[in-house]
Amino acid sequence: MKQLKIKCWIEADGEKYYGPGPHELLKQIQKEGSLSKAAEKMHMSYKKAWAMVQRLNQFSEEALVILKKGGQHGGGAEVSPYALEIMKEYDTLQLKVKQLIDQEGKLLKFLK
Amino acid sequence: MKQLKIKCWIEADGEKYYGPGPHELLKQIQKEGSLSKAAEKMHMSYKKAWAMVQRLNQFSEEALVILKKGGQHGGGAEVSPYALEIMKEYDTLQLKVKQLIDQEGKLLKFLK
DNA sequence: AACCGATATGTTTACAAATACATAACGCTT
DNA sequence: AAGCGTTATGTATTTGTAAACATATCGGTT
Repeated sequence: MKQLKIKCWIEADGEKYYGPGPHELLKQIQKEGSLSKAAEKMHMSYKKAWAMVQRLNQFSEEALVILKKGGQHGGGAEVSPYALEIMKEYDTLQLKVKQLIDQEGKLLKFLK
Repeated sequence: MKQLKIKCWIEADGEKYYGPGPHELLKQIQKEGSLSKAAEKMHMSYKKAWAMVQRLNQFSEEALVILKKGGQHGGGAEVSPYALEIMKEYDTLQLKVKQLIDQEGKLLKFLK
């Protein structure tokens, strides 16, 4: 079974910072309200998830993730309204990419 | 400076075997007529290039690279006519992919 | 038969990335 | 002030990948 695959991401200063991984992380943060729980759900170490959030915030015009420590529930994480816009843009981009591979995949003889 | 990037490849049985790397390797083999020279040009170890060729041949209907050892010039490598077809298909696919990112990149607000 | 330049293959070493472990810091609640 | 759950950060360990090194193999030429 052969398959055509495509992946797209955003680079800032030659360094990739927004792609499938960070996109999924943002969705988990939105769902869990916690960076540590989001990392666990993705089977990713907390350190890696934390570093990912730093890059996301650093290279964006506005912060994508707001982290809070201490407080009632010990702290937490949430995605900013700006992040929601970006996530939506990335989703629609992925949709168009998927349409392309579905269309072009049929034309490739070496997929057989 | 932010940039939208995209990459496409072919997987066989969930394992990626044809992508930018192998594609470039085939072009170098075609130019050099030698696997070791092609690997050197790509700053890649001979072992890695050799393993890449094995995967390419294994997952393809017909062999993509013909390796010959011994003989007048010690041996050599060449791409098959079938490989030329695949390389051409991949080139046109990349072109269409590039057109997509050029088109969609303008619509993304978070590229600014 | 000896030589040559390329492929073929195994072993070792080096490096990078991810994880695991440990601990501190924070702020609300009680 | 003590406890809690989370973020924040440093260090050590593991893991996986790539390169480096060594050697064997092949087949034509001389």
